[in-house]
Amino acid sequence: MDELTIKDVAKECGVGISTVSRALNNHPDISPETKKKIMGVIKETGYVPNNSARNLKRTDARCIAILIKGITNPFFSSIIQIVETQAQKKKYAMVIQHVDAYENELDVALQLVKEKRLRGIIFLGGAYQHDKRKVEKLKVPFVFCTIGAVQETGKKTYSNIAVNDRIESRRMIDYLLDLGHKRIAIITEGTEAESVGQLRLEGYKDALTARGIAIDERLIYEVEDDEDPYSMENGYITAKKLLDSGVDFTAVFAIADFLAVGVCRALHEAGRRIPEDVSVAGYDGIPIGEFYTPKLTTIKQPIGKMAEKTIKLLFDVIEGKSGHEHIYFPAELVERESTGKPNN
Amino acid sequence: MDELTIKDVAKECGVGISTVSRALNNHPDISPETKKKIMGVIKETGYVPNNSARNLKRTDARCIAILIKGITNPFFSSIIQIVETQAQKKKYAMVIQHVDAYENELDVALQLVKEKRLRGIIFLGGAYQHDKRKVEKLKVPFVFCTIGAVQETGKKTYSNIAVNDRIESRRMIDYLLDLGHKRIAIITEGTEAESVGQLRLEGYKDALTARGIAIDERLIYEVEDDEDPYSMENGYITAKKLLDSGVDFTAVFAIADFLAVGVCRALHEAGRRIPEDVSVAGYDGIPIGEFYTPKLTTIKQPIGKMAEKTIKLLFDVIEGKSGHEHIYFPAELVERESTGKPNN
DNA sequence: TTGTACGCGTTATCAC
DNA sequence: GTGATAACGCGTACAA
Repeated sequence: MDELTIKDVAKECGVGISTVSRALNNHPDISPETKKKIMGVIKETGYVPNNSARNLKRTDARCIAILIKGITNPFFSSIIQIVETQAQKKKYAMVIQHVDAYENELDVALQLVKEKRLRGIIFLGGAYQHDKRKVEKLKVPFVFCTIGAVQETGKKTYSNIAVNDRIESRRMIDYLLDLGHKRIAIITEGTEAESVGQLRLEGYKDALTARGIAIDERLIYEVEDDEDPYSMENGYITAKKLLDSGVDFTAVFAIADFLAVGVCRALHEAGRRIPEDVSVAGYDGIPIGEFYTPKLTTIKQPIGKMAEKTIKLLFDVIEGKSGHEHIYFPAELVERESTGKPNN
Repeated sequence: MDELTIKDVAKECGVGISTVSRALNNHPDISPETKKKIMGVIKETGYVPNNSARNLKRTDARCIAILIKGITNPFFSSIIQIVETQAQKKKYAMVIQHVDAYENELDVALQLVKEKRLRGIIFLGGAYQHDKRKVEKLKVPFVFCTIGAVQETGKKTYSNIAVNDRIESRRMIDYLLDLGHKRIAIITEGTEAESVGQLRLEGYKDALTARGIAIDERLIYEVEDDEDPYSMENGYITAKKLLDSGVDFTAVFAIADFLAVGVCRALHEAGRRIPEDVSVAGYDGIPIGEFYTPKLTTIKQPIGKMAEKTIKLLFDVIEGKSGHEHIYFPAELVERESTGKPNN
């Protein structure tokens, strides 16, 4: 009784259900007055079509999805906004689906494709590596945004839009080395083999090795494996450990701006001036870096451009105008107040 | 051809579809070996049940939903995590649904209830005021979290869990007044009539009026109506305007911590020391306040407790153990480094 | 323990 | 332009 259906509306209007359906879906073959009447009754009764039944029968469905794993990433909201705008321009609906930590994002994607007849998917966050069989099962075009390609497979069945973490990380270390720093600590995160933390650590090692500087394991710190590893708190705690260890260093590279903020606070409390005593560099380019004191030197990811490319590429593939691509965007090293020449 | 159904699985296994269905839904009346065989084929073929068809037929569906409007709110992720944990304990599924800026959250809720047979809904963000007819249409229990009740209607058809913005805001101003400040600027946001910005501004006025201090409109600043009004950038820009105006003030109350951060930066660049020259107070109690330099004095909302109460209350109502409630949680005034006695 | 047949609410395909 | 009717894929009485 409480759920009213298209049948009820049809009866109320004294027309057939297909007529109501036509009114709902803007079909051409319907007289304006009939449509008007039906829409009136719908407004009045508050009828809402059952989406499950719709999706079951529908074939077209101009709809894409964004799958988000890990809601804490500071970039996601701006990416979503950009994608949303573009999707609207193309008259596509967009659904945002959150993926629980314990779920596999490809499973969720498979589900959603069946459920909503998706035409394309954008993945935000989540793993680098994926089960090949599941990748093959997913027939819909999909793009990983901010997630680099693991392997350059021959045939491209999906796209990646990302920054080359290893190279950009190395660039930051090169910059610090150029300033004259020799003992650079890194605060990273490295539980998974192919995590960004690992990639950025590799870049760190690359830079040092290229200059013939030996890697000092006492300068490498991993944050506690938390539910949110890239937190200010983790940066703070880890920097404290670094300070307590008594190891000598003139610069700290935190692999995320949030971590860098925590590092700055810990240094401040320890009476170390930034950048006079210690330089601090971050990674990401989020707003806090511009408003923190000192302003944070960082690797700024071109999130806006990446998001725009992501959605453009997705639509191009959907429309057959393009094949899949694996694109690395260059990031920008933004030099601000938190880094300088070493003091000694 | 590419979408395989329960029928295909049944044929593959040489059994009827109902047997497959039983295997999928953990029904008791099925022999272990049959089940095992079926599950094997499902794994092998990668069959995924069509959720639309399921929801169409299902009646039970232990499922709740969180509807999020405005993804930028810094509290949402922690609230979601808490709710998620509790839902899992109760063996409820949880879906997170993003509400576009131009959509009405109640319409989306109505949709979702039909689609997923929801048992309860939690609203995060969005409007205070709602169309009564839509509220009545929504038969499922629902709770607004961090959104205060607008009117104390007689019968309670939904719940609110929130902080009393007006009172807490007044508390902060009282604290600043007690320190000796007389000229307190406020940076707020006030496009909508019932926005939190308005409520917090009311609290500001309450405090001043109670002490017989005249409201000086030159000390009241509203941020530009942006897509994200509570941004550091907005705080920065608005504080600059305040400084440029030449009006005298010894304290600034920003109605969100993000705004306060921007304010601090603007003051720093103008050569004003915090708190020696100007005190800055925020509102919300987000992590940045603890790691910024200076640490931010703020009104800390008990987000964890509020989230826990929200989900507990929702389940209590679902299970008929409780009626709806409108609860205000007390916030905590956290005194940190950014405020002090005025200098003159 | 297992298979058959019906219905969930909608859209697409026909007739009219 | 409109109305009946057959799917869509699944869950579930009911029969076997």
